[in-house]
Amino acid sequence: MAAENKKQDKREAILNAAENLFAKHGYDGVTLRAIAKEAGVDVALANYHFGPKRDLFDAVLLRRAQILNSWRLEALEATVQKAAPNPPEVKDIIRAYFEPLFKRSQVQEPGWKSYYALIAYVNSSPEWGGTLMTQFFDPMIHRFLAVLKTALPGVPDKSVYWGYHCLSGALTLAFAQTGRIDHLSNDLCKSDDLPDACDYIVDFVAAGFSDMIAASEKEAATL
Amino acid sequence: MAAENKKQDKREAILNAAENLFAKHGYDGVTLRAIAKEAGVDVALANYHFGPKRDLFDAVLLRRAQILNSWRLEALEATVQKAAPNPPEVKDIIRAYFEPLFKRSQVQEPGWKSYYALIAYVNSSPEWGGTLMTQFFDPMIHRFLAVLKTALPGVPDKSVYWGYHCLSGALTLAFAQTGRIDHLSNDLCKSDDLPDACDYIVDFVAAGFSDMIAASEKEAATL
DNA sequence: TTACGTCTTCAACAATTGTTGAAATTCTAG
DNA sequence: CTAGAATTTCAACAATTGTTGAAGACGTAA
Repeated sequence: MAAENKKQDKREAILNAAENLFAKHGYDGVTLRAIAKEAGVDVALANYHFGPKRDLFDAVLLRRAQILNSWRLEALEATVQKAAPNPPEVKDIIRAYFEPLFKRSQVQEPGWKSYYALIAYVNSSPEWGGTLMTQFFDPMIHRFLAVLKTALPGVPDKSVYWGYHCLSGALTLAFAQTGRIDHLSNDLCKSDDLPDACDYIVDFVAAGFSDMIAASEKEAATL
Repeated sequence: MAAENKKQDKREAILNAAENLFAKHGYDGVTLRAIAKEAGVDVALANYHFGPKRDLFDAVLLRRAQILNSWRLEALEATVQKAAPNPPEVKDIIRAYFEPLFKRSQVQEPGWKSYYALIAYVNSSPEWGGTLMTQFFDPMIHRFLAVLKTALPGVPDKSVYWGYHCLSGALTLAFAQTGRIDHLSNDLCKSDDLPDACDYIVDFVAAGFSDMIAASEKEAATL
């Protein structure tokens, strides 16, 4: 099995180096030579394995996307089944969305952390946020939103979508791990302590959604 | 006064072009030649007015930062005074933080929209998020957090800071205007309708903070 | 070993990058 | 109007960019 690894050694090394550097400096901030140097290979090898630079970028994104989607769908369906035939609690749905990202042992590896930062870069980029995220994550997210709606009867769709926008923004900024919250809070909060961030974000976001139920009941009462 | 404008015409044109392009493609995705072309001037002129590329980037950020800070501090102090001697309501504080960004007539100009997208880029960049945001916006934000804490008695600081992180993430993603929410919601929500986004985000975020009070009272009761 | 297909490196390309010094133009004060 | 300063353009630089074709090294099966 060491031989099996050896065979695709350099290919993986290129993906790892690209993942790390793209996450830190963005697509245009990274040269193929920088990637090759970090991976310990020649410049031309990246092109041999992945074609042009842009295709390497896509390959990096794709590598972990499916894994992530399956983890989260798994957690979501488990939550649905546990509560059946009733809809799950809002907070349990939110938890199923967040915890697979942060609470598995694997995701503490630097590779996953880089990948998360890369997702943050892509999701908040006007150039790619609208298209690439859709391409890789939409089916999972639509399932999530569908379940969420069952837990939010009477809440207008528009509120749910903007709520998801808030959720996604909070998650994206956590992914970015910029160190800004560290500064602001005098190191009370650490932006690279993702499991800790997860707990607080889940509570905050769940409250935002739960409040919609109260608001829509109030709305209905006034009619 | 037209002459007064004429004098700094090209300088401003360079700032506008740089703002627009940096917001769309990031720092490394933009060349000085692209900026010069969009501004209708020679490449060398950018260097003459602003020095190296990096300094031009800072100049773009700085131009509107002070204006923004003063608008928001003004709204915040008005909210504080109105409620005095009691602390303001959580939702009113959140409103004071968001509405100056979206509800003034000026900020519907494309220039401001580009600036917001640029802030989104900076804030979610691991390279600059930790330092540049601190440099330009920290005093205003610390004042905001101080007022927020008066409205959240008994809530642990850590919850407040992570709550601010969620708020900032939601705001940042709205700033980015990636069009993603449009896709997800079948155009029910439009990511470039910032005033609309503002209303929903304010409600969502205010609920997240308000829930902390209930949670901390519950916590206290069990001790 | 031999031969062959895959993987990797080497060397070089045309294009583009940020920056600069000198020339040309415009503005302004006397 | 004129001299001098500020602004703007022109032309060119060395360095770096993504990409490519040929040459070399490697693994594998006969």
